[in-house]
Amino acid sequence: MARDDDQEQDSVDQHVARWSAFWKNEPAFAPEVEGALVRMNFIQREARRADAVAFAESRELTSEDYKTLHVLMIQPWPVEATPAQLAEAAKVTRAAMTSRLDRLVAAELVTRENDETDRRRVLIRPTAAGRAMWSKYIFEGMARDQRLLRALSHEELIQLNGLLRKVLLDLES
Amino acid sequence: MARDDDQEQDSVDQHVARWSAFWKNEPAFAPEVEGALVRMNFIQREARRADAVAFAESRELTSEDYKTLHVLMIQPWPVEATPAQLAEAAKVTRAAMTSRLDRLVAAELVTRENDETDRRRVLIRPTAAGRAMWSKYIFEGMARDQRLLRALSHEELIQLNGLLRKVLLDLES
DNA sequence: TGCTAATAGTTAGACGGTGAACTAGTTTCT
DNA sequence: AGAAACTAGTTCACCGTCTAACTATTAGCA
Repeated sequence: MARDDDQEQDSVDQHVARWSAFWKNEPAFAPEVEGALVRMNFIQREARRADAVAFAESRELTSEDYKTLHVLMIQPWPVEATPAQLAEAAKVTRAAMTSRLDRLVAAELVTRENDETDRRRVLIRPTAAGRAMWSKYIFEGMARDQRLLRALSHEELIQLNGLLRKVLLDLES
Repeated sequence: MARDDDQEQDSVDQHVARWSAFWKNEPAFAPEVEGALVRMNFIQREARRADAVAFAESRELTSEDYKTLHVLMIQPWPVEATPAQLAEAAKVTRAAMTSRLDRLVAAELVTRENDETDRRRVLIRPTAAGRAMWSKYIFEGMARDQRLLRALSHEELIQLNGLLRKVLLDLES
């Protein structure tokens, strides 16, 4: 149940301890808040690093290109989308998406067609090669993610999601 | 105690639900793992966004420059450090730290002096203006961080740190 | 209907980051 | 003492992203 059950200290505990000493009688400093954010930052950074390593080894794709392909593939059926939708899903600007798509089109992993019903729009669709590339990496990515959080039991994961969900519900309102 | 106490759904729940449907009989997919990572990503992104907004409004400093100043100020006493130490603390390359320090030196927030005992080294020290700038923003930053996690009680924060600490202890070993 | 405003996508220029090459100074070892 | 190996910091070329400006197309409305 993740109480304070005599856990060892991690690197962030030391960081926070030094910091707490620094602001010893400063009520504005909340060690648990800083600790949680620094730890989440650590985990995210580790996730990005592991992804980058995996794609650097493969040499077929960058992790950005994969991410783009991924948000395209997990769109609601049929699998087609506009650059704007992909930009929003991947949380980058449209300008950035334009250059990502340039690369994917050049690699023949997606196609870029004009939408004849609204000639401002462009429709992006994966090619057969694009689909194959995506499914080649999707499971490896899941495995990496699970390895990252392997220290937690199923129950603990549910508990963690419960806490994080509370934060998101607040931030999204 | 953050059980599944009839919480509302956040945006990630919908995302994960669509995804779970997609891989309905695919044992490799772990919804709780994906959910937790996507949520942490969301929170981190929101933190960066809020920081960027705050510093963009002030116009005195970028959030990168502030971060550099910060890692310098929280060094063990006396407050001086080499570029390499700062790069490590800020988790950027030394090359990146060189250009960050160029800006801070130009703004007269830190000084860059040769270490006469080892003439390869450079020592960075904050100026009075640098110290003032740091303390001007440090409390605002803490307030932003606390606002980000305000949905959690003190107990829940401790619980969250307990879970994240488990993950870090695993990753750091 | 035709002018205005809004929208989709791209392009241009700047910024901050990276890895690799480079300069300068220090340590190690015979 | 001198050569080789190592270390600290910087410079350089390249990348991906961002903002802002621009083109083309569509929608809204007097």
